[in-house]
Amino acid sequence: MRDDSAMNLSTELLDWYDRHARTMPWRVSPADRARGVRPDPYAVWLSEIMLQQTTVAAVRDYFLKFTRIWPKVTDLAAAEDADVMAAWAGLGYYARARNLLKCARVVASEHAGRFPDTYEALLKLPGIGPYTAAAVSAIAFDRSSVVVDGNVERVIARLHAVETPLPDAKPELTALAADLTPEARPGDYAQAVMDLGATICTPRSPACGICPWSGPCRARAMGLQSELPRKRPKAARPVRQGVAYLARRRDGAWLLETRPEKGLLGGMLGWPGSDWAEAVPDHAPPLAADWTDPGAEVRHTFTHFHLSLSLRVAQVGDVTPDRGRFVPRDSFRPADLPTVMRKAYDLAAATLPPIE
DNA sequence: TAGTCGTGGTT
DNA sequence: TAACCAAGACT
Repeated sequence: MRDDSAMNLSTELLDWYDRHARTMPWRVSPADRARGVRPDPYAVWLSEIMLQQTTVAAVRDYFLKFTRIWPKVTDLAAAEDADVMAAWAGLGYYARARNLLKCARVVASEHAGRFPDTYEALLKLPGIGPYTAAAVSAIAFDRSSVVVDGNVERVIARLHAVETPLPDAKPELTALAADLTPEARPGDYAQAVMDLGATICTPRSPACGICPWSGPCRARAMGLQSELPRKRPKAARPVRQGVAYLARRRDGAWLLETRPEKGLLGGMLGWPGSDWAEAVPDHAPPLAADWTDPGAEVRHTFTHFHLSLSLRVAQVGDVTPDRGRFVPRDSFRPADLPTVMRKAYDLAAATLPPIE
C-alpha cells in the first residue's frame, strides 16, 4: 500500500526527472508530455526491444534506421525476414529480431495494426516479457504498471538496503517497487527511475551527492551503496574452437549460409564451417578447393563462452557448393553479418587479391 | 530453474 | 587483461 513517504519519494523523483530527463529519439520529454504529446506505441515498443540488455548508445542508430525504413508497425510486418535480420546485424541477441518480426505481424494481423494497451495483452506477444509489457503499458499507455529492470533492481535494493542476492531478491524488489509506483505520470516515473539508475545510481561509484533519493537511501546510510545489489557469482566461460570456410568466386561472390532459426546467431548469415566445441569437431569443407590458412584466428566472446575460430580461405571457380549459396558481390554487405562473421571476413578479405 | 543468447564500452 | 556490465526473454 502506498503511504505518504512513498508519495513523497515518487514526487521527488518526478521533480528531478522534469529537470534532468535524458533526450532520446523515441522519448517524449516530460515538458511535451505535460502538454499532452503522446509517444508512438510502435516507437516505444521498438526501443524497448532494442534496449533489452543493450546500452542506449548502441541502440540509437539502429532505432533511427528501423524507423526510417519501417515507419509503422504494419511496414515492419510486411518486411522480408532477411532484410530485418540484416538491419539488426551487429546489435546482438538475434532472437529479439526474430520475435520483433513475429510480434509486428501479430499486431498487424490480429490487432488491426495497433498495439494492445494493457500489461496482460502485451505480455502475450512474442518477445515481450514482464519488463517490456510493463514499460510499454506505462510509457505508451499511462498504465501504472510496475516496471522492474536492472536499473530499478539496483535503485530499490539500495534504497531499502536489500542484502538478499539476485535473482532471489527479485520478488522482494518487485514488491518494494510496486509500493513506490504512482498512479499519476506512471510513464515518466518509470523512465525517471531508469534515468536515475543509468546516470546517478550507477553500478560502481554512484553519485550519491546529487541523488534526489540520497536522504532516505538506507544503503547510503550504511555505507553499502557500492555493494548492493549483491549477485550470485557467474560461471566461468569455457573456450570453444571452430573452423570457418570463406570461399570467394572469381566474380567476387562469397559463399554464405543462413543459420538455423534456433540457437546461436539464429537466422543470421554466416560462413559454412564446423560446430563450435571445446575440441574442434569433425567437419568437411563446403566445397573442394585449395584452402589456405591465413594464420591469424578470430577471437570473439559470447555470453557464455570464448570462441577461437580458425579460418580457411580460397578463391574458387564456378562450382556448386555442398553447403550454402554464393551471394553476388553487388548484394553482399559485410555489415549484414553478425560481428564474429564480419571479423572473419575482415581477416580473409585481406588475404585474397582484389577483384578486377 | 538454470542455461542460452551478442556486443561494445568501462574498470 | 579479464571481468563486469547494459531498459530481459525464452525454454
